[in-house]
Amino acid sequence: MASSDFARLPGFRDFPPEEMALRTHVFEAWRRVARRYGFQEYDGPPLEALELYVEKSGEEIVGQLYNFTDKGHREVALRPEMTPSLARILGERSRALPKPIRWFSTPQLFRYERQQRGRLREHFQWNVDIVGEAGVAADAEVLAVALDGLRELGLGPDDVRARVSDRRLLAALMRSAGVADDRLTAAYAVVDKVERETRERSRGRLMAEAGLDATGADAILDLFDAPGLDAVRERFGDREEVAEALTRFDEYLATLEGLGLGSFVDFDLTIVRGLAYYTGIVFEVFDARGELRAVCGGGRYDRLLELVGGEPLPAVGFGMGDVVLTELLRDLDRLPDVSRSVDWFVVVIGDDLRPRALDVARRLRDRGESVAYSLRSHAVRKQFKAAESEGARRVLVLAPDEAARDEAVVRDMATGEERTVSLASLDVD
RNA sequence: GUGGGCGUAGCUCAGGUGGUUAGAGCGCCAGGUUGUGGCCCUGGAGGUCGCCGGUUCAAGUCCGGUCGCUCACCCCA
Repeated sequence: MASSDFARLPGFRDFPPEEMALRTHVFEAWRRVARRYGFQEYDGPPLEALELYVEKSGEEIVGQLYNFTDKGHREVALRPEMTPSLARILGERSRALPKPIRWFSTPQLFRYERQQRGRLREHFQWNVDIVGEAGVAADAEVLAVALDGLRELGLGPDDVRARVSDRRLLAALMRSAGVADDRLTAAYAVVDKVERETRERSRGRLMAEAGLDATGADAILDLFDAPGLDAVRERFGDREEVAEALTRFDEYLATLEGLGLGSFVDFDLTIVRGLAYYTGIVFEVFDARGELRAVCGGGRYDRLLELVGGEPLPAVGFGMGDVVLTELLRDLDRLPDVSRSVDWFVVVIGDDLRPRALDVARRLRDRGESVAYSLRSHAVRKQFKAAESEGARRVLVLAPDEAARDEAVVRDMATGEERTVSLASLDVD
């Protein structure tokens, strides 16, 4: 069973009807919310030139690219993320678009890496971006879309938490502690792991890799021990660069509060994000119990469009993957019932009535209702069993006596109640 | 990429110390007289025991390799 020559490729999924229904459930929630915020849907090609990702996405992604040489000797890669494609698409037409540009997409993305829970070689990701607006209101709006997307799927602040930070604030703090500009990236890498490593190890790395002295390293690490904006303000607030970042961050949080989503948000300096192109506020959304990988991540990337040769436009956005999200919904029992169902099942008693059954089915379908019936001549008992397994809500029984009077019996399959209706009324009621 | 666990019907699993045509439940298909579903009864299909090789008179059972799944690390679309 497991290893036929036609087995699924590792890390790829099939979507039989039950799985497809869940995927559709999630996609439809994403689309409803994006449109509610005035975003338009777009898409791009799943295969792109390899160089679109090299140097722009960061080591992490490039090392896991699903890439190969095509028959035209081009170096290509299945898209690992949507943002570079978005940047390229906008590079060609952003000048003609009214700003801010609010676009969303639900691409299937790929990576070549050994799979594990919550991480396959393929997934779908809700990408939402605002391009052409540098103010924090755009940052807040984008996070609000993500959180409302989760709310739309039945998740609340007790289920998911948004952890937010700002690379400019972190950079200001690092510089205040003595990190040189060309060591900032190295310092970010240490901060990114501060939760998973011992303080001693982080301290050593800050000194060795970020070039801090012992005092500077401790000053930074102390911030993670006493998390919160107040601690930052108290210790580094007198630095102009830090104060500026704090003011911006206050406004960001106030905006989220105004949108009624403040209860989802925690300030967390350890959120850095792996992608190289982030330049400002960054965030990740996790399940509140902390059992799964990040459900969603995003932030501001003001330089990317320029990097791929477009108009220099500020931008902010996020990606939310379907794999972890669906796992979380399953864990919390928030997935909908996706068993099959049909509005009507037509039961025919006697082959003479089959033509009339076809007519009844056609008329119900013209009204937009779903109708099924046995494709072969079967005993009535058998037809009812078929109606049951189709999940029919009502069965319409075409029987000789009633049909002679242009009537039929309608049985409600949940209650078992039956009533007689005139066939002519099917077109009107 | 590194390490641990696991691979027997579509699903959940049985198959002491190697020994005749490999089993169960559920599901699926057919039937139980074309005027009524859920329960029930009967019958059936479906497995080269993940794959390859080795030991043996004999391997689902033992050994090696390999592939797949899974967990952790790495890392985090």
